[in-house]
This record gives sequence, C-alpha cells and structure tokens, in this order.
Amino acid sequence: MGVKDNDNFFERVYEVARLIPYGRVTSYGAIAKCLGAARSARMVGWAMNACKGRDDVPAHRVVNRKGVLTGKHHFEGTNLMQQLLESEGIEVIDNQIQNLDELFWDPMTEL
DNA sequence: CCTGTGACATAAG
DNA sequence: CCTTATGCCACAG
Repeated sequence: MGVKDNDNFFERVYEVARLIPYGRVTSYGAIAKCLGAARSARMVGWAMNACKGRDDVPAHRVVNRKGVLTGKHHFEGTNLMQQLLESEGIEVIDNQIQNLDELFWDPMTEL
C-alpha cells in the first residue's frame, strides 16, 4: 500500500527493536550486526532518532556497548529513558544499566 | 556527486 | 575517568 512500505534499513532497525523482550536491552552494534551492517551501528542510533512518534519502537531498550544510556538526551525530559527502563525492572545507576550481562539481549543469538 | 551529520565502536594519550 | 581521533556507513540536501 502507499508509495513505499519499507524504508529498508530504518524499518529493519525498528523491527528488531520491537523484538526486544520486556525487561531486556541490546546495543546499537548488535542490531546493526543483525541487519548485516555491523559497521553501521551509528545508523541504528540515527534510525532511533527518526523513531520519534513511533510507540512501536522501544528505543529506551537500546543502549551502547557499555550499557550506558547514551541516547537519553533524545527522550523527553532528562530521565525519561531511565524511568522507562526501571519501570521494566532494569536497574539503572548513573545512566548505566546494572547487571547488563544478564539483561543483554543479542538479536543474533536469541533469534 | 559531494558534503555534512549522527543515540557507535574502538584505540590512544 | 577524561578528551581526541579515526573508521565506518546510510541518508538528506
């Protein structure tokens, strides 16, 4: 329907992001790798920037490799992202996800 | 076609 | 821990 259903890369990022289980997180690089563009981690983040307005995309579950909420500044307010994560049972201290080892969800491994 | 940009990743100091 | 620098790639203008 419409002129273009898929924007490809962006849509794919959103698709993977939607698959992130509740109370879990993943990294930009992991998603990028899952898409076959392991070196385009920045594009994933950029896609997130364009995800504003999409309730289907839990961007708050996507963090950087260290589990740091690097993109929190792109959410409304200053601590919305952290609140969303804590709301799912994820402990966040100083913008960093705790127990990342267990919470990390790898789309390559889990899928 | 070229340039700028960006919520990363990695390395180096 | 911090900042800088480089690579890397998709997209917008």
